[in-house]
Amino acid sequence: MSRQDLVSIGIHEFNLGLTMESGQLFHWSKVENGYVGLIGTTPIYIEQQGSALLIPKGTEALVRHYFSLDHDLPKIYATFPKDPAMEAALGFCRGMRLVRQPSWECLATFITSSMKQVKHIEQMSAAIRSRYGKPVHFGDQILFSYPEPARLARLEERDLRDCGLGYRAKNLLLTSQMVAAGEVDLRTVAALPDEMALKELCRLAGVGEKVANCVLLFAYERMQAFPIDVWIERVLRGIYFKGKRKVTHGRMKQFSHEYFGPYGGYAQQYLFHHARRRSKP
DNA sequence: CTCCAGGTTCCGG
DNA sequence: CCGGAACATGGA
Repeated sequence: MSRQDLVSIGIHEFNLGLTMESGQLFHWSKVENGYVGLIGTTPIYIEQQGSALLIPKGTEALVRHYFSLDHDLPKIYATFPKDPAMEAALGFCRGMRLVRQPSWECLATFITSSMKQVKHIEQMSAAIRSRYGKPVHFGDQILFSYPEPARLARLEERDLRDCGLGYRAKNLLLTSQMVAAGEVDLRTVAALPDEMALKELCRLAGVGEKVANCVLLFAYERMQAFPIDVWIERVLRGIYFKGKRKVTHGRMKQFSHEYFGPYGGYAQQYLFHHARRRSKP
């Protein structure tokens, strides 16, 4: 890949760095002035230059779709509640977009995410890809696609534990087998309404409400999905339920759904990233 | 060494 | 519906 093979496309209201570091994606590597990684099986170098993006020729449509450059952010921001915490998160995260990830790699990666720091999730993803994914040559380096369900389905639990998954190994193995066997069809999920899609995903091993919501949000364009993890729970308890005792999970769920509106997923992602970035500079 | 991380599952009130 | 405990691993 040489500079001549790159083209520049115009963008509006997009911050690549924020989006890459936001905890949605776990396989991109930072290089020079940009990032290298795969969109599905297509190798990509991407670099932001102000209001333009430098990307490989021929990947324009793919990149626009993956990074949801069609999302109308001003319209989305207009639906955010007007409170100090939300304003602060918006001020910090403006331009961050929810990505449209391939459903399987999003699902599989978030199964491995439970009780793990982002850094660890990246390490597990890299191990799984390099051992069981398909090599894709890109310039002088080799990238690895995320292995298909059928590939992981015929591994031993031991193999995945060797990738650092711990108890998550059994969950990923079982889920791979269920998906490979067609017991849950990830394409069919796309056609289901939110509640049914959530229930369908929760049939998979190691997939509870939080992981399912992440998949709905980061792979199925369900922008109302509101994953509640330890960070968001902290924000809700510390700001929106400040001083209240007995704040149950059910109550937080109900509040989030009502308070953050039709683009609650965007609000959630902004609150998440802001909280995480300000506790650890 | 201790603490905690983008949770899920199972079990007893 | 709710709270607790077990479950592995590695970085801070």
